[in-house]
Amino acid sequence: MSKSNNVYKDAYNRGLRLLDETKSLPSEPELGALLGVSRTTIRTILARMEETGLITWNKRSKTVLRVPRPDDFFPEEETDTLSQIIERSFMRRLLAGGAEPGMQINELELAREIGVGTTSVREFLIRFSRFGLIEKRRNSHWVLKGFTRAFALELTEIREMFELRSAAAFAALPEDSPVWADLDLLEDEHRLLAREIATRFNEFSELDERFHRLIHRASHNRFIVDFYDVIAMIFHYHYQWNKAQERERNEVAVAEHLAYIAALKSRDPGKVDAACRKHLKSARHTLLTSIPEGQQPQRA
Amino acid sequence: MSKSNNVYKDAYNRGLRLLDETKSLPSEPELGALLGVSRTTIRTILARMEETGLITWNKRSKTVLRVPRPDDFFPEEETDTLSQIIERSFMRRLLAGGAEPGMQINELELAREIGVGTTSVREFLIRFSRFGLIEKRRNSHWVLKGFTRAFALELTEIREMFELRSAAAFAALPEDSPVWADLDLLEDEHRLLAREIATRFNEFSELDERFHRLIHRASHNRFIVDFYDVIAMIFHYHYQWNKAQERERNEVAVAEHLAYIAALKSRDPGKVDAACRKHLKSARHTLLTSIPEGQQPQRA
DNA sequence: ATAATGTCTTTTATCGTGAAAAAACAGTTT
DNA sequence: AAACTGTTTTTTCACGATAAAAGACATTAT
Repeated sequence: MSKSNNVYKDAYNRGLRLLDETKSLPSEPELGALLGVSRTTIRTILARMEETGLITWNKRSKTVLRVPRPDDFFPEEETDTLSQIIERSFMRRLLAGGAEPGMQINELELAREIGVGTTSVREFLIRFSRFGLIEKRRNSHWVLKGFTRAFALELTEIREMFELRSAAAFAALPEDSPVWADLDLLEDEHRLLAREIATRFNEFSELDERFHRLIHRASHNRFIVDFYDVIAMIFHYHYQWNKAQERERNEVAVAEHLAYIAALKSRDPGKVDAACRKHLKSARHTLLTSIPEGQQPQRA
Repeated sequence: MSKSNNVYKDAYNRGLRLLDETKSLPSEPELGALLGVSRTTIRTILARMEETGLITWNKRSKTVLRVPRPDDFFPEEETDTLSQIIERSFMRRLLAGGAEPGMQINELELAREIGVGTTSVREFLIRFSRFGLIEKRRNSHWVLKGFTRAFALELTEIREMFELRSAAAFAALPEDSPVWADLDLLEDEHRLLAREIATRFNEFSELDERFHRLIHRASHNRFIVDFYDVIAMIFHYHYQWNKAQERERNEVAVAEHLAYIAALKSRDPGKVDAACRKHLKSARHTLLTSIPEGQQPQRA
């Protein structure tokens, strides 16, 4: 099987959406830049679009013949990266319960179960290890440290340290920095979401991530920025499995964000610190209450 | 070639040193625990020891016949892990100059140059990426961010944040914690080294690492503990290439450590903070002055 | 002359394979 | 029966091979 063509399929799907808007497509390099793939992939896409009668293609002219139908798209699941597939599979096992701290992780078994090669699983585990949930025994298996209360506490400790520092750096940014415009846009989105929170509460987590990443970026420190990946990963998966009081939680968080944004705009260090602390405190509380108690890490 | 037997060779060499001390070797499981390898490897080792006339081996009896000679040992370079080999090779290129920020890293070329498979190089790069010196372009090459002044500043910023916190946590540890005994031992080693600094100054970096790791461990936070890997890596390689005023630097650092240790033992938060800050300041200064100026990161 | 397209080359992503090493199981010895 | 040794099975580590995707070079169109 060697390598799936998910890059092509995903780009193709995204390319279909362009057909709604124009009567003719731009040049190959331009399309490549637009979809974030190489010309090689673009040409494969164009070839198929021609084949399925979506466009005519002759050198520079790429005329749209018809609007894409739902069945023109490749199925969603065929557009996923292998590492996304492995990650999802792995996280499901991890969060589905029965994953006790101290448990061994078997590369071969994982690979067989997911139906992929061991190399991909190995690479995934190496990449994943920086999240601090697993650990490698030299020349031997991986050990699951587990999504425990201790993990959550250690994670939030760093998060709070980093975010307080980033928020302070943010507030100290000069007036003419482009981040203030970004912040204004995010503020608008927050207000909109707040108004329609009853129906759109599940859109919060995406907004949450963008907001916090913007703040962390103000630190101008790659270690701080990168650390947000850990937080994002945890939030992403954990809240997929813990929907309790999601609406209420998010409603509170949106309000806290708005207060936080106001504090940042005031550029008053004291206010920023207070608003940031308040939000982080409730975020920690939310995370901690959602962790099943009693899971205690095993002795090594 | 598939897989080198470096685990066996390294364990064999370490096993040879046991022959100096005893007239007969312990049981297979015991040897395995001692050398940190499986029984399978132990049996391979014993088989060779018998073959080369070092011991007689019959079931439980493993009698030492003679003391090992220098040529009984496997050559040092055959005992290295593949990832150690790749790491060394990669760091040499990175520090040897000509490695401009923004430069592309080619897996295939690296693999060919080092004479290993691409898989091993890929895995190394993934593992190495957490140090923040390289970055992956999705579906494409890696980009070297480079060992720049910015890197050093970002690194030290986090280091200072983490170490101040760890030092405070350390000082707050109860009297009966075993760390105080560890600290006493380290203090003795520091005093010894201080006395013979003129000749043994190059032994400092190993002691330095042990000292700081002990402190970081007091944080009880895996992210803080793990971050010391980044620092250790940088120090390890960077100082191999920058020996300027090594003796003076280390002499100063030993003195600062002793003051730092005294502060910890006083358990006075103010003193700890001051001593820690002083040492971190000079550590940062040392690192910064050793970075060649003018290396500016490229635009993305 | 610039920027596109057409073609060819190189690199990355992934798998299957096989040896090294670990782990599990079975049989012995004290 | 506890702990060892002998044997077999499983897993990890590393490679070469191959399709997907990127990138480089040559050619053509505006």
